[in-house]
Formats: sequence, C-alpha cells, structure tokens
Amino acid sequence: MADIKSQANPLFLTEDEIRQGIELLFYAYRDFTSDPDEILAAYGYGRAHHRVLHFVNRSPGMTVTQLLAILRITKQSLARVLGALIEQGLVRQDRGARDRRQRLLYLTAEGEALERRVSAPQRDRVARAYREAGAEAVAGYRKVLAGLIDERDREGVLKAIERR
Amino acid sequence: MADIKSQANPLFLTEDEIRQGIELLFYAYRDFTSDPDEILAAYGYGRAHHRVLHFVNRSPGMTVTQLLAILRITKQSLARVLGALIEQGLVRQDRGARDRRQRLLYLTAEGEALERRVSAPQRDRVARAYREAGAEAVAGYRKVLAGLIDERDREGVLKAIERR
DNA sequence: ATTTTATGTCAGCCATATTGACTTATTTCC
DNA sequence: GGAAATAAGTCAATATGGCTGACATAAAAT
Repeated sequence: MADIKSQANPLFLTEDEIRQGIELLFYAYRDFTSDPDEILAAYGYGRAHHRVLHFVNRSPGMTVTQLLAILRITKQSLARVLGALIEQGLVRQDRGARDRRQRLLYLTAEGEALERRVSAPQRDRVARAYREAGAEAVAGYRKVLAGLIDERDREGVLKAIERR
Repeated sequence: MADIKSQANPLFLTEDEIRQGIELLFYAYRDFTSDPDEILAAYGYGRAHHRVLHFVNRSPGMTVTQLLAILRITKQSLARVLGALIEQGLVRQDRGARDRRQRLLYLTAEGEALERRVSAPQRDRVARAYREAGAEAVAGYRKVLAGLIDERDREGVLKAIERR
C-alpha cells in the first residue's frame, strides 16, 4: 500500500530511521524546554526550579525522597534549588503525619501561580502539537516515549503519570 | 467506540492529558540521555561532547556556524568542547574550498569509533521502543515531536533530519 | 537497643552554559 | 578598491546545576 521505504518497518529498522528518531527527540526537547527557561530567567530561577515546581504541583504532598527519585539528582543538588523555593515562599513543607521524618512538599498559592505562568507556553506548545497531529498520532507518541523509559521503572512511572 | 476518556481527543484536550505528554517527554529524555552520559564519563567527556560527535558524524563537513545553530549554544561554550575533541584527535577541521573562512568539521576514524560506541545503547533503546510500539505508533511519535519543534525552523530541521 | 531511613548541611569540585570585548581572515557589497 | 559584514577564534569573568564525601539529627523499624 504505502511506500515501504517511507514507513517505519518494525522488522527492519534502518540505522537512519533510528538516527532520525534520536534527532527528533533532541530538537523537540530543545525547543520544549526553551519557553520555561526564558520566563524563569526573568525571575532568577532556572530549569531545575521549574522541574521542582512542576512535580510538586503535580503531586502535592510528595516527599523529598520521591522527588529525588524522579529527578535523579543528589539531595545536595536538590537542596540548593528546593531551599531557594522554600525560602522565597513558593514551596511549603509539612511533617508527615504517618512518618514524622518526612517533609511533605506543597506549592504555596504564589508557587502555584508561578508554576502556571511558567508552564503555560509549554502546555500550549504540546496542546498545539497534539491538535495538529491528531488523536492517533498522540497515542503513538505516548507509546514510543513510554518505551524509551528504563524498563525497570517504566511501570511505576506510567502509573504515576496516569494517576488521578 | 473506545472509551472517550482514555483517548486523546484533538478537540478537547484536558490539562491532564497535556501534563502527561509533558511528563512522558521528561522521563523519556532523562533515560534516553543516561546511556551515553555514563559511557562518556569514563572517557572524561560529557553530554556536550556527545552532541558534537553525533551531529558532525551525521553531517560531515558541516561548518561551526551550522553546529552552533543546531546546538543553540554560544561559540564560547562550543569552543571548549570542540577544542578538546580536536586536540585529542576525534574531530578534524578543514578550510572550506568555496569559503576559506569556514572550518568544515569531520570526525576522524577514532572519532567515528567513539561516536558509534557511545551512541550504540541509545540506538538500541530507540530501536527496541520502535519495534515494541509498531510502525503506526512510530509515525505518530514522529508527527508529534515534529510539531513540538519551533515553527520558525521546523521545516529546516525536518529537511536536515530526512536528508540522505 | 541497635540499625535503618528521611532529611539536612558543610565543603569543595566539575561541566556546561552565559555575557562582553576583542582579533583575524575572508567575503560581499557598493 | 575600500567599507562592511561574516566566520571563526580567544580571553576573562560569572552563573547554574550537577557531583562526591563527610557528618548530624530525628524518627521508624527490627
């Protein structure tokens, strides 16, 4: 039916097809992160702050350990970023009720406002790409990206993403 | 036919669907870059070196200006990385024949060998994800990622990626 | 009671990026 | 032919976001 060469054939993947898939991911990620980066720079924050705002907003009450596992950075690295956000009243910490060692993380109203402002163009970008590509393409996008995640924690990540 | 809620409906995108698309990209990119990072660390190189090796390998004879446009970094940032690769015999520079101001970039045999070694697990990861997702999903993946690229240079990027 | 876990903190280091200023060689344009 | 623009390189200073190692405290688990 379709031109064989132009189709991604699952039984015969050329090195070139793979390379294209790699480069597309590079370019998409490059531009996908550029919007928040620009906005945050004006506030004196960076990409690392955005990631914290995003995931705390997404899972209010998450622990520091959970956040570290998601970001895959050391607690010393997180400390500087998280400390700044707490100090400036964008993130709040509560002791865990069940486990009082834990510090549960929440965005303050101000933190939520900044998160929304910073992620707005990023959401718009994804929404536009989704609309233009169509529902079927979006399903494929999700399927392939999920397959790129390390297998050992793929299930957990997908569960976390889809939870609600 | 299918459950409406589980489908990405192009006419009614919920904020949650968008957020999931954002997070999937974050996780996929995080793991996608982890393989080369680990290998390169053993050689005393970093992610920036890998990007140079990748794109010079992909487009032998490209100019410094072209590389800067792709990476979206300053020439001072590139200088350190590119300088190290040249110094250690992984990248070679030739004067442009048409424009002698240009320095055309090529990988040496050694550079090609390292590029292959470093990108191998990354290629394997993408190949596996492609095979498991199937041809239709791959087409969707490509469509959405292309839509995430800045519109002003989307056409140029796609042309560059698909050229061969 | 001991060990493990969750979190925090100090200190030092490295990689990657930035801005700004300036140089050299070459091409392009008038 | 001369001025302006372009391609590339370089020096200096700075910021950001990571890292390792060492150590401390509180609370939970064994």
